[in-house]
Amino acid sequence: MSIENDIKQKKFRSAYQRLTINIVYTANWMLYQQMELLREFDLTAQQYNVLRILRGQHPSPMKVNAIADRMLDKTSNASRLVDKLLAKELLVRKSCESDRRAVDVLITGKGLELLKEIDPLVIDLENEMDVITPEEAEMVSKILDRIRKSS
Amino acid sequence: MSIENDIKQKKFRSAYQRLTINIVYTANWMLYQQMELLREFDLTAQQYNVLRILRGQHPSPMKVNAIADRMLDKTSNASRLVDKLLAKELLVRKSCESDRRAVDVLITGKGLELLKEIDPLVIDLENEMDVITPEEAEMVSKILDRIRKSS
DNA sequence: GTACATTAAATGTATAAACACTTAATTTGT
DNA sequence: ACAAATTAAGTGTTTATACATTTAATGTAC
Repeated sequence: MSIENDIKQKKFRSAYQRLTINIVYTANWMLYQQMELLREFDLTAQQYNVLRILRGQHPSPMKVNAIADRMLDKTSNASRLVDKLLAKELLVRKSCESDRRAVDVLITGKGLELLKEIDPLVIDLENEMDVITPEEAEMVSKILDRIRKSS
Repeated sequence: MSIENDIKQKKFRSAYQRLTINIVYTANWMLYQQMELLREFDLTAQQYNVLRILRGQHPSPMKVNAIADRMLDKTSNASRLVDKLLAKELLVRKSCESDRRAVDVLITGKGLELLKEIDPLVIDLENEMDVITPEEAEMVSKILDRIRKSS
């Protein structure tokens, strides 16, 4: 379905406006699909994002602000997300010796196992994108990078 | 800046994963810019979206569920957004005669003027995208449409 | 070494989102 | 015409988000 049909807007003032709206709409569409998937694992998209970031560094721990830096949504509160995941025992938190303001956060075995369980489902979801070629995907990624570079 | 640098992730498992993450990240980036712009007008991105939708139909009124249909974020509560905009006198609400369950919502002159004030700023923001050509923008829009069509 | 600024993380608080549920009006089936 | 189903909008409630502020530790200038 074209973006015009999806949001029932007949015309856009420019290709740039159409693309702006299309990117936001498509991101919401993707997040919604992911959310539905994650719901059965009792995780929000943001919590899942934090877990994936921690896995990326495993077995090294990460500081809370390093996690925040890597999050897709920079405005979210990493500290409270860590709290939630700690309560679920998906990560551990221990104060850092070299800098006692900082906290080292490390994904647990339970966290890694949960991600392993979710992985194939997320991969399936991503691969539904095979209506476009990997080359097209790379090309779009590069264009998005250029757009963000602009400012 | 490439998405790898922005979220400090060294590698992705596929072009599809990279694009998925890039779309979500770019949408957040765009929404954040728009939010900053809208803040001085005391509007949230969602409220602005509702106003634009109403302007698109003006001078015809719209039902609340028709507004919800056209919103970029389908999960948001159109009824409460209408409430907020009503309190600011940016729209009016009157019960529909032909179907007394429904409500007709119409943007006011004040609402139209506010949008007119915001327009040039939003256009400027969109046009920062001119690091890509309009043809590239159209091409990416078409690819995004294909991705959503997949499921 | 002390004062001042900076940084890391957590917290307080107001607002908004998510989701189920309610209320009221209209349709539909018989 | 009546009961059941559907639809439109609104509401209640829990959770999450946004933003400012706080607390504590570290860094820096003098």
